[in-house]
Amino acid sequence: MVTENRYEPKDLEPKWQKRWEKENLFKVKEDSKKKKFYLLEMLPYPSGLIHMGHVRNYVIGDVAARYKMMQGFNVLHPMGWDAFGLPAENAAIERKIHPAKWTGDNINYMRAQLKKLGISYDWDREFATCDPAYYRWEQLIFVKMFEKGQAYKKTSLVNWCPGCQTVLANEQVENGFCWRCSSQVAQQTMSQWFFKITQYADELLKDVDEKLPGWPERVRIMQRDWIGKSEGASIDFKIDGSDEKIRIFTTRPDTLFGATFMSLACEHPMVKELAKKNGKEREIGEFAERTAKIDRDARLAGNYEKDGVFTGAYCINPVTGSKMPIYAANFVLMDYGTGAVMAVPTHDQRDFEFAKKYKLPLKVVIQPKETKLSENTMTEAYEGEGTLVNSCEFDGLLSTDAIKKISSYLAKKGIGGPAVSFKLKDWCLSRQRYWGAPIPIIYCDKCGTVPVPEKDLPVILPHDVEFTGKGGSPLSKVESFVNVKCPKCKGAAKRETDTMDTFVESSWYMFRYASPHYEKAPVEKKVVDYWLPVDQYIGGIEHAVGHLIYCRFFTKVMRDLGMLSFDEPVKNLMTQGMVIKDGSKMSKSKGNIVTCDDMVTKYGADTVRLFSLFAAPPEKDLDWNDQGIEGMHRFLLRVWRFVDSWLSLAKKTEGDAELSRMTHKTIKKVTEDIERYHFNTAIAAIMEFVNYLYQIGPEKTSKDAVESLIMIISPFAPHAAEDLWETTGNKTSTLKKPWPAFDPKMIVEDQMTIVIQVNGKLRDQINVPVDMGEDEIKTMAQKTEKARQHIEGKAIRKVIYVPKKLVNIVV
RNA sequence: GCGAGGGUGGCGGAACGGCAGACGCGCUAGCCUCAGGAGCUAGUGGAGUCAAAUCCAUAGGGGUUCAAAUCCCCUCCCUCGCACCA
Repeated sequence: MVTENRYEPKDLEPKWQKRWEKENLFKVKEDSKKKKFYLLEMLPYPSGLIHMGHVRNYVIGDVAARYKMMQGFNVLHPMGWDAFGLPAENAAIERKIHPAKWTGDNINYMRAQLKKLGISYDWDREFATCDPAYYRWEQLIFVKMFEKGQAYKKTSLVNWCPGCQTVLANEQVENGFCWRCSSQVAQQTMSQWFFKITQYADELLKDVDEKLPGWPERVRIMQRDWIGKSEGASIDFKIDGSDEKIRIFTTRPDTLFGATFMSLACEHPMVKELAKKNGKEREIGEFAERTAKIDRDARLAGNYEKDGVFTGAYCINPVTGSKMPIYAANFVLMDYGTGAVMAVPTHDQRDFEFAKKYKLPLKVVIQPKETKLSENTMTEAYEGEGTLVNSCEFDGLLSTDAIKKISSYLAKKGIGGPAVSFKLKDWCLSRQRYWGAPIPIIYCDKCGTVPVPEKDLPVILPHDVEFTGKGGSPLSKVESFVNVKCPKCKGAAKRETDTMDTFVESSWYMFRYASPHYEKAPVEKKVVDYWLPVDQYIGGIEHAVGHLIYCRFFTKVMRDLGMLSFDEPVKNLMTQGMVIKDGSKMSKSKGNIVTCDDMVTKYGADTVRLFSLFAAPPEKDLDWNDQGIEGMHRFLLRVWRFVDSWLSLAKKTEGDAELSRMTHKTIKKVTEDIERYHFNTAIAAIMEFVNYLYQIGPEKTSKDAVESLIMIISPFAPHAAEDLWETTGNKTSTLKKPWPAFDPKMIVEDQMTIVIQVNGKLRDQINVPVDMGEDEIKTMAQKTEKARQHIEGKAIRKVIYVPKKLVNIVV
């Protein structure tokens, strides 16, 4: 085979990228006549580097996008930049580059990289979230939320990251450490801005079950757990010798008669009060301090004991009237329920351990079916269901029924009632950092907290700021920014100097892509109604509870503001696996990064694209290995050479039936595999087809086979495909041609291979005409020599025939 | 601890009740070549054999079935998420 036309990705890839751009191939408009498909990959943070993890994400999306285009869909495939965030500010501190410059440079570099990969983005829709033209709308949404009470400021315990010198949302704390800098996060009482995501807790939970069938079960479970709804009751306990009450939450009101003491979180406001009253301030203060310091690791390992201090006070069990000592306990969390727990040591293991340690009374109120519990002999709490005892009028009830009966009894008596509790907390969105969207709020001594009026938006982030990374928000030192007139009374006032969490920007960007240049509102209703929701969203699993809950929340907020008319932003979600090298995730600190730039320079974009898809199915982690990519390059060369030699021969050769059968079989397999995102096996099928073509040789290959090959490889290796497509005499892009259809009739064979088993073991196979009857096949099967060897001298008990597949002879 | 997902050749992975190991990497031999980290051909789970036949093999054990990597039960191991959630 003489190769004239060499495969030179260095030349042909830029050539096609330019041509696509010139022909506006990826630019889309609303078109009511065409079915739309919105395909989105999670927008990147412009860190300045595109590594194979990014590449994989975007290539998975690009194959799907190109495939959908070829199927005739109107495909929206945008790209932008999640451009606010701490690394930019750190670069400013360390290298004296302004965050805007650092971010802008990175964006330019990364955009060039993505273009070199040939991803089918509509670049006209690109935006960076740090652009005032973007965040002005975010500020507007904030103002609207403020007006509805959905954005509010409160003083509470928040997560403080000493490394980043800012507060963090719960979703940004991983095992007690900062998601970004890994510093240990501390709890501090501070005044911060919150979004009332808990207002939507029920809907967010309900819709996980009802409206997200296209999401991976794993993500749905994580969201369900994160929202963490528990149903039960709240109950008021009067404090002995006082009019004050402590409200508790429990999922087990059926055990109320067994409550013998009460446990409070150290931070519970009543703890301080009671301590003061009973002269225990020092003792309890020390205990609280100790508890706050408990090393997160010890907590995780579970190797520290239940601990507590008696406050000196008692409360009254509202149904038994008995006095219950009130403890401050290390295992009660302030941010769940009410921070107060009624302790039922017989039916809760934690309470049991605590009661044993402090010699507190036990009282059995639930008897299980099988055994009989006794306070004196129990070695652990019984937490299961059973029949109520020692519970007055409720005796004899099943615990499941008693939960309802006691709850309504409490409600009737006005001392509690049914209640639900969520693990989900309101989203703390204020950050004491510079590089973020300013919170559009003004503080006036006279008028209080005043939102910036819509006509004054955006509140532009000032450019000239000093960066130290310490001592509060850099904005607070910019007097020209801080000092303003109150929009209401025109008196002297001060701006809020905190900025918004970067996750706010990414909570609604997918809507802005529909009309990125619209100047009257965050979204243009008509357009957003056409494109949204996102049909296919692709990104990393690490966003399962952060970003993916926030954007669902924003969808509901914006819907209720009349901006959107759907409930969920994303129909189908695919979470792709990480790219692993040398046993760990690619990261700068580990020094195991393979950059897109290096690989594209060395092998060309098509090779990189193919390999990142071939090495593993999209959801699984991908082990990067340098030899694998060589193999991919060889495969592309093989395709190239084959088409080339076919062209230099008699290129009009008609193929035989076997060739068209193979062609259509391959189209079928590749189509089905792309549909289910099994790109690795789709590529394998193309390889098999190419191997087959080499076997029969180019002289026996038909134009139809060659063109089909080029078409089915085009979503994966678009540059090479376009070039080959052109050299085979086609004028328009592969993208303008419909995806090849397979003809089921062409795939039907006139012979079929029947496997012969004896007792389930493979012994032989026969080729028979497809129309041969069952009985005939069975008879034939028993006659083959190998089958006879294994049947001989034994009685045949049964012969099983699986149509078109096998015969199993049971002896 | 709870929840989810996994465990298949030297490696990445196919098959997901019906021929285990598709496809690729790596490796071996041969061809071609001045040469090759190029290309081509053949081979490549283990035992066995000149070659076969045959037997064994999908973490381990048991079960269902004519037939199990696939379904069920138990055990072990790995990964991820949550973690004193009352």
